Amino acid sequence: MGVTLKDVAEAAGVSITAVSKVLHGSGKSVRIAKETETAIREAAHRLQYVPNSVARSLRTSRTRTIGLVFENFGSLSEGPMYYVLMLDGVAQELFRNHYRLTILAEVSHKHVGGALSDGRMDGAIWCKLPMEEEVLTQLAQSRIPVVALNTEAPTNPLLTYVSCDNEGGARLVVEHFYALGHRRVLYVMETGEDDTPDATARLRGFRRACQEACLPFTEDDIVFWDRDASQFADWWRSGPPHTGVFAWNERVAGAVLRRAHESGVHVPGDLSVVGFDSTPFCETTSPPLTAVRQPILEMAKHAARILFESLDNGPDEPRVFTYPCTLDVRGSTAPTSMVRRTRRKPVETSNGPVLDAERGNP
Amino acid sequence: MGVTLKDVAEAAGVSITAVSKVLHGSGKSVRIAKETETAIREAAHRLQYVPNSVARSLRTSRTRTIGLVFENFGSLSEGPMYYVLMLDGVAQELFRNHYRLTILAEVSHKHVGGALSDGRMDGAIWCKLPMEEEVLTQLAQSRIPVVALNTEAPTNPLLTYVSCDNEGGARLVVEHFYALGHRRVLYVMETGEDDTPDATARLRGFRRACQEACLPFTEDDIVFWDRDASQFADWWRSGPPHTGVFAWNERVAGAVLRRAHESGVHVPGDLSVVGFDSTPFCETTSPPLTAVRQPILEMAKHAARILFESLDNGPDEPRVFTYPCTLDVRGSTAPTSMVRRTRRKPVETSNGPVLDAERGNP
DNA sequence: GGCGGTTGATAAAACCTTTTATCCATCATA
DNA sequence: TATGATGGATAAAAGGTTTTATCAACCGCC
Repeated sequence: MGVTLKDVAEAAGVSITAVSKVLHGSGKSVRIAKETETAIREAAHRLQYVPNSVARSLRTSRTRTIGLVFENFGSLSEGPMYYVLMLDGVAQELFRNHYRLTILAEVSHKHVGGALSDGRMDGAIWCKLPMEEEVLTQLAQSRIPVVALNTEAPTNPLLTYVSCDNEGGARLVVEHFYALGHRRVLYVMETGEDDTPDATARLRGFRRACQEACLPFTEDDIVFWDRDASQFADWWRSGPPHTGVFAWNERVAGAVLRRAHESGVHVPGDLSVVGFDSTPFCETTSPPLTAVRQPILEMAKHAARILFESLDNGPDEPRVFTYPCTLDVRGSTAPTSMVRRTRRKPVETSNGPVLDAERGNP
Repeated sequence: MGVTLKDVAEAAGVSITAVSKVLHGSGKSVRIAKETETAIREAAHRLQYVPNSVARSLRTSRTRTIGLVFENFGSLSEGPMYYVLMLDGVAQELFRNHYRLTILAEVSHKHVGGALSDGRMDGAIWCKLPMEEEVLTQLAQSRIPVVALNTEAPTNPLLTYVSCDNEGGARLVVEHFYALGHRRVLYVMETGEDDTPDATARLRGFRRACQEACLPFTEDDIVFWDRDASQFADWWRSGPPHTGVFAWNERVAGAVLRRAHESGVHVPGDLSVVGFDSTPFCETTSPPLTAVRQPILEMAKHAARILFESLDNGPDEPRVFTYPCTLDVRGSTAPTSMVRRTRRKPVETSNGPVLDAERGNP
């Protein structure tokens, strides 16, 4: 079917070895005269020779391909944005280094090793690797290097992890609120997501930071956002003492924003709102959403670079790289001192949040 | 390095052929006794044999891998949403059929053929293929089947295209506006995007549908949205006759929405807004955005299925599949007759859009 | 004339699998 | 006793590349 080295060799009247040497520079004891070289190049060009990379990979056992494994790929477009960002970052770094990218999904936990060891890729990056001990040990023994690209990492890793500090991110939020004068902040969790590692880390960070700042924080300061947001509405009607809301992710934060808008509550005039995951979406809300940024793109690129490293220099000890989160301050947060000045129109609902910057202040 | 057929064969005391037959069922003239089979399976399991798919591909010249080519992959997370949807749809269909997916980017137009013909994939889907004749002819002669997954298609194709009817989508918008009583609609274009095939098709559809409905539409009914939205602001201040706005894409539509909100103009009470590309984003605006839906996910899956077809039954004649667009009606559009009733608060800007449902009505 | 060094090139093995052709028993049938 | 199936298994080629080992020829030099 395709044109092979042999075809080019025959056309140029030389051996396969000579063609291989000229076209790909391989074999150090092989020397070729200038004229022969041009003849070979001419023939290759004329026949439109394209090297068969499958054959090459078989010989060299290198594919210059990295596998990207998605634990529930399910639907990339409906899942959280950071999947896209992980893919994006990894892809950019890979392509920059002339590596190819292949995507794996739904890799059975029973056959983790097999899926990665069939010779099709030189290394793998596992996005959102679950932390089951059994899977991890299997992966650690894999024939190819594997890097986990997560948002949280186990304390005692068997694999190399690139992750970020959700707990620290949540602390930033508390600090931000505190600096703006807020003393009671509501934490909005999403139903069904509360036992993920990320969610627990964020809540932990929030709780601890509140303690350290001597801010009151009890279980009553947590509200769950479910399908019809009924709990949230209940809270809203109760005339709560909170002047700020921290939503565990940016979608929920956006929903809070809309909800506030519909109820005639002005953000940030009457209520400050912060979300987690600073994505392009945060720029599109009104007001734009203050949110914690996980440097996913950078993390993804780093994961790729770690892989290059182990491919070049052999395997390394498992390490954990933890990136700090930062806070992208936008328009949805404001100092409590400005509240009365920026409040432009009367609150339409009778039970809107009570502005009480002093209560709870030690 | 890895365990091979040979290792298993030795461990089981049989030939390579026997192992291959048992483990992969190949070779019809090969027969194996029950006991031998169990011995082989046992050995394979004990040694944790994983077949080398590179070697298999070399032999069979099938990789069960499809390449997805992105004309400017650049940055998936910053580009338009439909890239993600294309990837998502293709991936879903591929995985469902146990194909693998590999992503190519920045394939040089000089070496289109080479990049696809190196044996690494059985077929390719090209997202947003540019319509340069030269590239197309090269692709058409490619050794592997190629399908173009576009939003617009050339009239006389050399390749098989899956695309959708942007022009028809724009017409839907005009019909929707007309049915709601709107008689003057502003078309908002984005600077620097106006000569893409999609943009021209949408504008063409809009213009023609206006003509057919005897609605006035001149060059004055087009406004460009640039970085600081100054043209749009100018239009706004001019006290225009339009009661509706059609933004060429959903991001611009979202920006219009925010702009209106900031100016105290109520949507849809005072102004109806429609966007192009009904994405999850449209659910997050307030009000939710009425938008034209291109069935990208379906199109992507279809493209994959076409590829399966040609891989199974050999190449087919080039065809063009054009999907109709639909309109997702959400909260940003309302009948003009309801305008005065739903307008709840006074317009704050002095030069807001004049509500003039009758003017221009034949 | 023998030896070492250099240039130019090739043969052949290896990578691992698939698959056809072949072989050897054994058993039944004419 | 040939003949022919049939069951059970293997040898070997092919697929396209990389790479080592080898070879032939030539030159210069002691």
